[in-house]
Amino acid sequence: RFTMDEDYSSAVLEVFVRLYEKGLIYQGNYIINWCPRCQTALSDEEAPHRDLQGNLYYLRYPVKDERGAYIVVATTRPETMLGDTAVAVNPRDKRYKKFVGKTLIVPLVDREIKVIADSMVDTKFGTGAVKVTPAHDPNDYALGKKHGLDFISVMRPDGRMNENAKDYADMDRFEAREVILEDLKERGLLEKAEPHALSAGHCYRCHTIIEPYLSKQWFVRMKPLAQPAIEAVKKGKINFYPKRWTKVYLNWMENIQDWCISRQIWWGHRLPVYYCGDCRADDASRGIIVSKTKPDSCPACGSSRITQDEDVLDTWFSSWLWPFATFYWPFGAPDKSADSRSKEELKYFYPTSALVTAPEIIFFWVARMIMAGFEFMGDIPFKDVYIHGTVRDVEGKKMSKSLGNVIDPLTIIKEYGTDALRFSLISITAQGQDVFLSKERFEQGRNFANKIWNASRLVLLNLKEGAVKTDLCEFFKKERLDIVNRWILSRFYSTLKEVRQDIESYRFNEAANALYGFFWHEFCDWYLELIKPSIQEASTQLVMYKVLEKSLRILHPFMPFVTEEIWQKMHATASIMREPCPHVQEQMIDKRLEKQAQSIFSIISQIRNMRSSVEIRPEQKVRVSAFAHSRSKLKLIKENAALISNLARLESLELLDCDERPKATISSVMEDADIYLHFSGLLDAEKESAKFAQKAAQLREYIKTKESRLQNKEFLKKAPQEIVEKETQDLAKSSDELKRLEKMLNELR
RNA sequence: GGGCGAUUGGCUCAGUUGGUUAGAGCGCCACAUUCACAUUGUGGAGAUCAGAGGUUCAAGUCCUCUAUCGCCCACCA
Repeated sequence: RFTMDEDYSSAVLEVFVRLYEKGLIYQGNYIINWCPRCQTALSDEEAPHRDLQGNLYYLRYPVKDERGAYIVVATTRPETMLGDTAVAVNPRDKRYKKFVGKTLIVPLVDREIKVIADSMVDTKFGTGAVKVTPAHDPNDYALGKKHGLDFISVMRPDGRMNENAKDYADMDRFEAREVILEDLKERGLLEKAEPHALSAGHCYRCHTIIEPYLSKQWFVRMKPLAQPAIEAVKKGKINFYPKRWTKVYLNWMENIQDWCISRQIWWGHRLPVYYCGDCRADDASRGIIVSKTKPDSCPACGSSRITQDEDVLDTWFSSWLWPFATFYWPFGAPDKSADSRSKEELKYFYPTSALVTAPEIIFFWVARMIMAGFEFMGDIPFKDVYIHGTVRDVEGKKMSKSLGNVIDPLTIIKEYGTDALRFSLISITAQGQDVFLSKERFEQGRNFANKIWNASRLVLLNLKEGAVKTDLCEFFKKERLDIVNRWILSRFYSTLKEVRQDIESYRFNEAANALYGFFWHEFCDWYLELIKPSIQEASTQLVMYKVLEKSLRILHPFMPFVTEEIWQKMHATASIMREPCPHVQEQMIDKRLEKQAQSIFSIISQIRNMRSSVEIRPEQKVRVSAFAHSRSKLKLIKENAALISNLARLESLELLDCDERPKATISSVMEDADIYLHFSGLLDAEKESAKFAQKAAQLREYIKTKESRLQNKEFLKKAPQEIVEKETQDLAKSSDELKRLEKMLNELR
């Protein structure tokens, strides 16, 4: 949808008229943010403050008819002095008591102004006397209204001085500032200039310094609209993720200012406001007609000299209707035959579940959609608001096209691939944290895509015709699978469960990383390597295929292209997009079995470690002896001897029946097994001892903490039972392991 | 002026309600290239979780203060 579509535009005008008739839209002369470059009014949100290093200038305003007497005022914008219509002091400020009510002369324009007293004046700032320019400053405007001062504008819309600035007319505002300072200095009226840090609004589009400018604009009265929107968030009908943005939202809403919605630009929805040429000739407040269509004549005087307001609406004045105006609210679909469908769709999609956006959009759009939602639909527009991080460059600056510090996504796509871009971005965006992006981050995504591709190739190349027709759950129920296949299924469904939970709780990076870890380090590194010798077996065929296929389906939202491509190769038909996300099969998750498999993998790793430490070449096969300290471990090793032999490249695996160190071996002590690797070289007893000594030291340290914890009566009393049990078991296991380590050390001596 | 975030191995960062010996990617060291993948594999080194205090049986995780960096808001004349 496009907000300039005819029906959408109609909704925008309808909203304007409704709010006007309700008294929530009004026209008025106020100080607004004016961009002299774009020559348009801006809302407060479109004029963000940036820090500036300026000067505070101290100017002398002579007292009329009192030779040599003057008041010093401080200002950062001396050029506005030409429009001064008062000087204000605090009524309690003793220094200035005698001046209140006196007349001063504004230098350079020789205007006579009064010294007024107002408690708004801060006695501590500057000199305690402030020049008042009601047409060029919001505070001064309020003072001007309160004290009935004149409003003298000294600038034209283009930021040049106007005829009220007399000698300075036609100068640019900043040029005028310099000349004015020179002239004041010449006359001895510039007392001093001090460096002064300040901040000023800047145009969001062109970064020009905003001029607070007195101008007739249209406004939305926000306070009444804000009320229900505040309530909804406070009551938890709408939730921000991460939660901390709630405070940002509420703070803004509770201090909300009226919204300037008219813009003097040429693109946008024109205001549905018409003026009668005749009424207005006598009275500017008459002859205003707010109507969706152009009236034939003025209802007040009957004149047909009607013209439409030239201004257009703030772009967000159309955007804030998005959640419902996209569904042909309130008039129904242009094609009336589709009208009932459009009504159903509005009902179905409003409110929607989640809005995902950037932090700076909270004020522009999120808050306003919520307000419009309540005002026009009587309900929230969405339940969750997920605020993602901002992408910053290495210096911490927000990446933006206008700053030119962007990494162009198209370049990344060319160099690393689309999936790489997508996956890497997801995986580094921890909940709502800003990301400092550099190109290297995309290598991980690219490598992962490559890994998925190659693993799929391996599976598909080895897949036999008709091997995968069976239903996995049925098969799992009937057949007795080996530990490796049961392990990968358990791990797959554990991962799936985790990924689903992560997505539901808006932890996308956790989901991506869980998938990455599973697919690469479990499916590829262990599972595919383990099954290679038995890849032709029917059960393995089915499991490896199903796990791959289901993995691709979960991976698809993260890496749509590579998964689709592989899917096509697998099925040659429908798109992977049509596939639902797999469901968790709890019956296949077996944590005990996962642990057992893990312990086999550690035996393999330990043997590899020993091989590496005595520099046995990879292709050379070795003899290994093992002693298991528990019956279950013995059984486990026995049953999986082939797997161990294969991945650790063993010539033989001998199971010992006493725990004595065989000759010419190096050893490794594990939780409940000792592993010995036979080798023909010289045993470097010192190196071997050092290894054990270090491990023993660590273990002693560990045991000490466990012991002291278990001796602590408070711990035993207050900690949950399961924690105490766990600690007890850990201590027993570690003590046993330490004993064996020490025995091993003794044997080496 | 107010609010928020960050501070964890050489670098970039995870770490959900406090509870196994704090993880990952990159980088580094050693070894490996017919056998899906060198955009790879195997093994390894590397962290007093910014500092101080506190709560708790138990703190990277909760509280207070401090330091450094960053962001947002503000009618800062």
